Amino acid sequence: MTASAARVDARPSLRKRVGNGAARRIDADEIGLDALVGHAGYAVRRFQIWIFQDFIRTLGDVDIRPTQYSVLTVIGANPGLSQMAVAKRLGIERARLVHLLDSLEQRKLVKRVKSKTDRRSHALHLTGQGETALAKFKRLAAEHERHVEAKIGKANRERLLQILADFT
Amino acid sequence: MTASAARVDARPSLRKRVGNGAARRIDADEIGLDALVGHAGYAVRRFQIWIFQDFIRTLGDVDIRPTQYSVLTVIGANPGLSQMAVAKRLGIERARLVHLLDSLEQRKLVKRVKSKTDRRSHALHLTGQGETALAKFKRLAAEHERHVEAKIGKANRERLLQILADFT
DNA sequence: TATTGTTATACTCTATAACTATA
DNA sequence: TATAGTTATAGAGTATAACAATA
Repeated sequence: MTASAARVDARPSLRKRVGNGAARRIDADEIGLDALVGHAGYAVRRFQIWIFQDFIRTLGDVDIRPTQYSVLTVIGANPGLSQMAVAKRLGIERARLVHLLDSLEQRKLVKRVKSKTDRRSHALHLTGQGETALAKFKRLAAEHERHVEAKIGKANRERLLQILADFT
Repeated sequence: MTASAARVDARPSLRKRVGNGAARRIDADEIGLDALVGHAGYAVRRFQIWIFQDFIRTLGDVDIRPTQYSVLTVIGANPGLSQMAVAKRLGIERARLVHLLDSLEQRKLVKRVKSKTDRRSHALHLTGQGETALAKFKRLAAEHERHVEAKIGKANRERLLQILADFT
């Protein structure tokens, strides 16, 4: 099934051959997606990119990206967690979490404390500065969330959260 | 991310201090996500990762990844498109599309044809082999889509596609 | 001057493997 | 032996900038 919807609006245009060599301007969304329209993954990926871009923009002044925010939030809510615990909970590779924490520790938002019960592991805590900063990040993240709501609608956003509740 | 997250029962456990130094085993999902549960972006990202992993696994035998599939599908449905047109339609950087097409052209799935109307640009077409291969890829992608349906439910998948219809 | 395809660089993220110090 | 943290590498993917050929 070819989904070649010929809509008309002011989108980026391209040259298209018509008949024997003539060219006319066509809209980018005249290009049919064909089978892609039936794939949830395609729409989900495009949506995820939009969300992350808005998040990064909204928290641009404080220079916090989605993954950093998720790490800070989980440590803030569960002080003393090990790196393995955070990595597993958020689905981050433990090797990658090392670098994320290096950066957050340099910024004095997080501290690694030697665990007394297992000397291989670190207990992760927010610094005082980290607590204050996270409160601000959360306010900005809530602002971002309102952008999402404005984009897809309040009811749709809530339905989406319900549908995807298992993926947390 | 955890490619083998579909494991049953064997949830990763961690040590947690209780009272004055004692430790008990806790499940990773005892760790609270706090503010993250209210963020659509978090669930969408986790879901998107799950979908891509299933897609990559399901099309593993033919070695086709989601982006390659989207490029092939759009070229197949719109023969003669320029690289710029494909890049803009799918939200891929044109510099990145160059490498994607290099790979697909080496595999004899796609061919670049010099455009006669604009000698700067290439008209993209599937090869005969590419047409045959894409038909197979689409069958496998449909199988993947049934996995998605099994994961979140038929009605939820359809609702999701409706909610995200603008992000295509 | 602007655009198409290309090359190049840098940074993020994912996926591994191996090393160390502990357990 | 196994695990926690670390280091290293390779490959996707994203974001830019610059260049040659062409419009």
